[in-house]
Amino acid sequence: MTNVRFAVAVHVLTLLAHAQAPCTSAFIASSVNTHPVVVRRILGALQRAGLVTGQTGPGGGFRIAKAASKVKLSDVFLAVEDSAAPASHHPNPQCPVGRQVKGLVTDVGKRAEKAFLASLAGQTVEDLARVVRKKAGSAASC
Amino acid sequence: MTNVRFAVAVHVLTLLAHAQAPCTSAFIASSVNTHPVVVRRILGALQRAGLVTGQTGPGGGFRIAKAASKVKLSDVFLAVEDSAAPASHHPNPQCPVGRQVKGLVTDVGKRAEKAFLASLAGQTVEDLARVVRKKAGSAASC
DNA sequence: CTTTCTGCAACAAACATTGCTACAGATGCC
DNA sequence: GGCATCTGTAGCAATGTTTGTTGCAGAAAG
Repeated sequence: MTNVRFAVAVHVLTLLAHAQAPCTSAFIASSVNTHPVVVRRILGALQRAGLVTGQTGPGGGFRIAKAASKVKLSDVFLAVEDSAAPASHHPNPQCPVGRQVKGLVTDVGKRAEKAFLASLAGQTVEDLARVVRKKAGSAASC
Repeated sequence: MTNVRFAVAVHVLTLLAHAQAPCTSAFIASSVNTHPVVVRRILGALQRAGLVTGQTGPGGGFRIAKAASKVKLSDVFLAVEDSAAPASHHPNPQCPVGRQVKGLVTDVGKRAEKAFLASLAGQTVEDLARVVRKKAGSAASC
């Protein structure tokens, strides 16, 4: 996979699980090492998935929307990524082998994606936050 | 995933498992519905992985290098794709949370990739070829 | 009504992917 | 030998995706 949205999303959620007060996109961006708008884009996706809430105005920012122990990493993945399955191709429709293979490959990809997501579903943001708390102390800052 | 190399690779190997004689890249390309050079690029990767052999000259072309029942779909995936794990990002090195999370996300991704590949490893090219033979007849052509 | 935020559109730069041309080199056949 | 048929690979254009950035509308708090 080439994009880093999942890694950033997990990073941000772990950060928010740590935090007491709402975090601004500028603060988060300095931890993630990117631009605040990039953070807002990813948090927009997490918001649509019901994982975080954003509040405008002074003292506003983002909060995690529910207990970190209820946020599975598969939820995070699906919030920021369309699919983990390999893409299908477009075989010559006149080739009987090609027609069949296309369907089979799609099925194979879906099964593998399911296994991928099941692995992610075995861990929650809280699991990561616990490790971080232990090793990095409880400071939420940078 | 955005690229279709895995789908094409599986398609081609199923085709080769069917075929009696070597197949030229032009023939394969007409089944896959793409350009012969694209086929040769992907078959180059499969060749480096020891899954197919290519022969130059008249009457040449590509053959499957071993029994289709010994070619796991995970072998095919690894031959044409670097990794199935989500990419990592580059957090601010001064942020203790970011430093920790980066490592954790990498581990999580590797575990999920392992599950993904294990799912693919449960099927071989022969499994697909068998279904195709049943449903599409034994004609290798288009 | 000013300041501090998010939300979003619009754009540029960088990169990945695919299709294509062109050609070097291997190989079989006359 | 000379020719036709292949692979192998470099190079290039077109397209699409991802990321970083600017700019601005609108919500909310004091």
